[in-house]
Amino acid sequence: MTTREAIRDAALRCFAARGYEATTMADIGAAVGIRGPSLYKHVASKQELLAELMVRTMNGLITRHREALAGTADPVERLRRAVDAHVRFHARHRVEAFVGASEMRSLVDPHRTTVLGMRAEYEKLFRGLVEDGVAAGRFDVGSVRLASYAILDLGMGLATWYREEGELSENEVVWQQVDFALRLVGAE
Amino acid sequence: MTTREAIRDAALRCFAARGYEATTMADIGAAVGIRGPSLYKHVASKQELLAELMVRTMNGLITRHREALAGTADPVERLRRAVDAHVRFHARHRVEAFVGASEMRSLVDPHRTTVLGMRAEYEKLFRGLVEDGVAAGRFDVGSVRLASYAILDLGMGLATWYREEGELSENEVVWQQVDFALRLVGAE
DNA sequence: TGAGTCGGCTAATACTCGCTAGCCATCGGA
DNA sequence: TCCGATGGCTAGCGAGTATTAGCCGACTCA
Repeated sequence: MTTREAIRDAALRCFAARGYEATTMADIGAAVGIRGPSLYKHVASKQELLAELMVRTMNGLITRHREALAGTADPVERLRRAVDAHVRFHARHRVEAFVGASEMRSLVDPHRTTVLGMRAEYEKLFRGLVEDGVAAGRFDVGSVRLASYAILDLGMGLATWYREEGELSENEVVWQQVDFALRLVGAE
Repeated sequence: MTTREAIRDAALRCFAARGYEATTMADIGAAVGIRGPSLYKHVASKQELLAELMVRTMNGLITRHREALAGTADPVERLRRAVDAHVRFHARHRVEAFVGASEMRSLVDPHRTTVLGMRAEYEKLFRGLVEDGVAAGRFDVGSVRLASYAILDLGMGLATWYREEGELSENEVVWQQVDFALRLVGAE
């Protein structure tokens, strides 16, 4: 692991634990064993660290989504796979997801606009999946928008309460949430 | 409205918009038309403001929950009413809910322990409702814990995306989410 | 009228933080 | 062996922060 990667990881943990504003460059430095000012040999600024973390997280999420859907046409199966990827990503990257959700406020332009755009795009992808299912007569929902928000919220909630060491395995949580999502849209 | 109430409201709006750490006492003062130091004639500290906001929010949530359940024995109807109260509270107090969810990190003891306890209590109430429904054979869920987290997350998500001026009325959103929750636990 | 309280103000205290400057040890390659 | 790059370090700048001290006008009430 390069020093730069170690710094990114340390920043992620600090931002998650204390928040972006409350985290000092000295904190991040201490987490990788160097002094605060030495960080500037590797990164341009604290803000750049946050931006990189958030863009990476959204990229990862969207990439997993695309991979999960590749080559599947059935609306129910597509939603199943999308929710699986969504929930699994939030289970495996809960710290990233937590920072992504809670530190939007601290992200300033131009990266702010970029990340907001990526989030909007991701939401639209889910809305499309629900719409397709409704159009095919496989789902039954009152509001497509509310249903897709609900599904997204299900997964994002993991960032708060999921723990790897918990009593439920990753697969148990993922499959259970996939089931919730399919029930929610009244699949079949 | 007393000055103290105006200050609490202003602090709430500032914390929601900029976050606790990024909000200065001067910001809060400006929002009520006085200077930062003058706030200390009405409140003890910035931390006390945050604590009061968070405790009030949790108190409100738990109170609405109790009121909603009073005098109802049927498990399905109890969950329906609890989710209605939960979602309605998050719709009507989305700013409070947003701060409550995102500023836990900035809350320090002793208030931190108090609020965490209240949250745990609230979660337990929902877990109990789901358990009762399962015990009565009215619900069908793989994991009581996951189902109650899912229901709670549904409502908390509103804090992020709900807007009073949106195309959907409060009742439409609430009823839709109640329906989602009941589907989720496989009611009937 | 005069004492006391209320609630504003400015000035100042005692930090803290992001970031820059500039120094120096180490080390790979010519 | 020397040279330049790399990546640490300390010192310090400039800006900003919560909070306190202490002043003063306005209002209440005896």
